[in-house]
Amino acid sequence: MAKEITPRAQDYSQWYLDIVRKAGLADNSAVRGCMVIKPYGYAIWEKMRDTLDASFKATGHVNAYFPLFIPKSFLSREAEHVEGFAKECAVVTHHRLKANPDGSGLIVDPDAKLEEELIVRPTSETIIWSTYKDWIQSYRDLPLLINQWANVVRWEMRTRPFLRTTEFLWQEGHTAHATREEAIKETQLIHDLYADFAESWMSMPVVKGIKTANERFAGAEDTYTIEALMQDGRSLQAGTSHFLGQNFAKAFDVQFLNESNQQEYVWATSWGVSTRLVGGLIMTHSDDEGLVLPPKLAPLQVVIIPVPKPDITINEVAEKLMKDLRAQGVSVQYDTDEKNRPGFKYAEYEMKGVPVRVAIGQRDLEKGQAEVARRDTREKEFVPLEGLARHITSLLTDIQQNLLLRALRFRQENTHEAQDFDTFSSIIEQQGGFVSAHWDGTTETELKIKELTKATIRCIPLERSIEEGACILTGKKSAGRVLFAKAY
RNA sequence: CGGGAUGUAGCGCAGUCCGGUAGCGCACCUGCUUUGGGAGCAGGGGGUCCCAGGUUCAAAUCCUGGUAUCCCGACCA
Repeated sequence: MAKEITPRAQDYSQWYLDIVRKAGLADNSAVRGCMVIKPYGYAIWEKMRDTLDASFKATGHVNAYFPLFIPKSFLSREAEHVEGFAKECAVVTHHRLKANPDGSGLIVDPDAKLEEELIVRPTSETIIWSTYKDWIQSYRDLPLLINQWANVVRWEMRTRPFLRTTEFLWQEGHTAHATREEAIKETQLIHDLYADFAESWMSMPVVKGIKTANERFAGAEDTYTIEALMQDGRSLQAGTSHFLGQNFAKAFDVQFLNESNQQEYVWATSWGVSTRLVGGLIMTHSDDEGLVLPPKLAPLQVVIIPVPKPDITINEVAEKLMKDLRAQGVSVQYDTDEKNRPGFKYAEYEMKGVPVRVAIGQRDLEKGQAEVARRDTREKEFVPLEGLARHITSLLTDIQQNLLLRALRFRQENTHEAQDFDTFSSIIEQQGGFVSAHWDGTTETELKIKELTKATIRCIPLERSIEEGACILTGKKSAGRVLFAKAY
């Protein structure tokens, strides 16, 4: 059962919050639903950001930056889009404060009311497309492949650090293309890129699929998603890539002259991943000792701890090990702080998820060895000093793989097929996890199932076998199974 | 926005029912002793008890009104 993964899982929510706090990732801010990302938490995000950024650039994208404020009228240009976001927007109505006449602090100056309200961007499609209108004239201006790293604000009713915060950091790519096919190809390219990042860097296996009409991005024709299964059996939408068709081009009148001198609307995509990935990372791998980080994203990969405290000979061995590891591009730190004892440090670095810990004491040196502990399995072994750095670099690779395999195994064990509704709802309720089941393809049925079980269709997997069947709710014809789960 | 709970030291909490010197654990500072898995002892510093008003000789405690946060639900690409 998914929920028994950790002893504290009866209160999974508390377990997660504890890790976020104790590992030094984030604090709650005084401002509702926002958070303060602490340096260590930010370091993880920076590693993700740098990696993704390099991938975007390698595929021809460039970075730009667009305004934080969106005039209210922009938002209403695309009908579905406005409906999707209107309920969660922060709105700027005034541009000035003044002293309260009664002497008690500041009040909003009524004379400074804005002619048109400004919306703090919940996403930037509208402001970007109003800009693209001026940038695109001819087919020679296409494709336009732009990404921006930014913060956005969505005034959700319920927040959770990293997973859903009022303000969050993300990247949003917005591209314009001359043809439908090219735009779809772009959407898929990014979808693949996200999936690869999740698996190769985060060791977080994902299911690639397409959203149903009901779950689709507001204003998109198709939303491609990567869905990851968390340890408590809930699904996390980890990244989406949208094929926007010509919806935004039409709403913002973005046309170009094609090679035969005819006006055409451009084809668009948008795609994004956010600091939510940090939350996914925590919930995929962590255990009751704290954070567990895949080596590729760990701000610190190896820590060396002198036991019980530094001395000349231990320092010498540690310095050499650091030099060897750094030569291999491994980040390593030697903790010579004498205020804390080794046991304290062990617990501390485990809480922070440092993948490998090396302990060196006189007893070890006499035997020409060091104690090497891996965070993922918490196993310890003695390794000869000769070749220690090589051992550690291969151990890091091993941990990276092991985490992915472990998460994959977990997902396999928590993915079930259901043939009928009773089985379906009992799995959803009692075990959680993914449930693969037949669905008749209608939004009505999807909503009904959600109402009855709280499970939603996470995606229509791209890789699914063609298998005719009967919808678990209505018994109507189904072309294939879709993936259900409770979601974050 | 509905239901429930909570705001007391940096963090976690007791004290509130039954009004009477502001407490505990962790963290922090000083000293000594320790040191192979979160050290021990002794001493010390730190508080608008969420805010405003009311009752009272006296309010963390009682009353009224605000406000913030958390949990459950609703909401959420």
